[in-house]
Amino acid sequence: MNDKFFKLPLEKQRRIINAAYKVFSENSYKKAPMSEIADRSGISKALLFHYFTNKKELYMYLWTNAIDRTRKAVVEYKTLETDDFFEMLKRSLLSKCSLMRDYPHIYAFSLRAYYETAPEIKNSIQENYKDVSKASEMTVFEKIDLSKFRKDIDIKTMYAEIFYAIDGYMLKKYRSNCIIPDEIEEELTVLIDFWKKVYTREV
Amino acid sequence: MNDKFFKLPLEKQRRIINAAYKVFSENSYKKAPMSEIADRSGISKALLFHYFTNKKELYMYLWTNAIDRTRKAVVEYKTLETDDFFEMLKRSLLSKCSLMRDYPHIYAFSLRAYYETAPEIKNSIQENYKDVSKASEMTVFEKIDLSKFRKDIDIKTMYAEIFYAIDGYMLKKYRSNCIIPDEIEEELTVLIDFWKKVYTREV
DNA sequence: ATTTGTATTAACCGTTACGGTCAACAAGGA
DNA sequence: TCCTTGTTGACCGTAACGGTTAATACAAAT
Repeated sequence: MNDKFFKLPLEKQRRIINAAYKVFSENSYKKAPMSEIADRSGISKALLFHYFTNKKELYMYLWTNAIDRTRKAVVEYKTLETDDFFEMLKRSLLSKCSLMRDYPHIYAFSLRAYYETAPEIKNSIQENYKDVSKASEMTVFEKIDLSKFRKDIDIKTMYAEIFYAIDGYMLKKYRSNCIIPDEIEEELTVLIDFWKKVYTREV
Repeated sequence: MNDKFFKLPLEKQRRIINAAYKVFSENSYKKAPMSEIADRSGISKALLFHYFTNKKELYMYLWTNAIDRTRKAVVEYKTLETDDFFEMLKRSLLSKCSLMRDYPHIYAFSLRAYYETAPEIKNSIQENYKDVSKASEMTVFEKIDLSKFRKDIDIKTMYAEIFYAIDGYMLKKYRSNCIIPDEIEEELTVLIDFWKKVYTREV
């Protein structure tokens, strides 16, 4: 990893990172070509290798970068500082979309990275991620005020169902290659409001 | 396409087809190696090329085969012959799982094929699929008895939400590489029952 | 104007992977 | 023994890939 990369204009850094996120989110680690990343970011392959000594290093940088930013965004949007489940969902959505405005493919990349099987990186990946997701899931179930929900539904199932739906929604967006954060924010807000209405206890 | 392929023992045909479904569902068309398909199905690459004259032909065979079987399964399980939405969902689930027992990756393949961008096949793909999905979606909305639903929810949103969730669920299964139809059938049944309880009007 | 340092790349290298072919082999029946 | 049928290892030409290097362009310093 070359320090000069960080001395680049932020815009250029982002162009490179985003190209990499995209290529790595579309291909497995092994089949993601460095040349395509260079092309997409408008620099030569040689220069890319000047900034990152090799493929693995670039990949690992992307990974830690993704975790870092995700964590920061969660804090910034005070995602966990509420006991209302749907409010938490919305804040989480806002934080993700804000991240996506800068790094449209960071979410798809993280998902794919987590399940990556290439031996060279597999081990380095899973540990810290498990920490993050488990920790936040714990916090959710500790903090949430359960009295707001309808009594006759199973919270765990609801929780799972909602996250499946969000993933499915995002999947469709990625597959059809249209990542427009504003649109996503709006459509998912509709869904969250829908869930709130459905799952909240009548008063 | 060589007729001899169809004279093979069905078990062997299936082994080849499934290997192909798997490889094509994990890689883009361009990056899916014929050699890997041969290896996975336990035959030589030369023999694979003996049955299918080239990559494209194999791919297109898989595609039409997938559509055919899906359509047949829908009919076989009388998926559309009910006006109860959740019953329809269940039948659809059962038909998919039965298909998955024979062809575990046919679903993932179809999804990926639909969004495939390789120019050689792109055009041949989308037409007929659109027919299928649009047609069945129409039928759904025509046949379903809407009076069973809660009055205060938006049916279209519910419909979308449910399908997102199913896709998200399947995505997770595929990503974690554990396609066990029995398990899927059970877990999705739980989800469908959950939805039925939530979205059905109290009487 | 010349040197020095730095950002950037075209061209290259060795290796591997790929789609596809072909000559040969194995085995069974006539 | 000869044919037929199923099957493959070895091969071919090409393209792609990760990574390197020598050379360029360019600006700042002398």
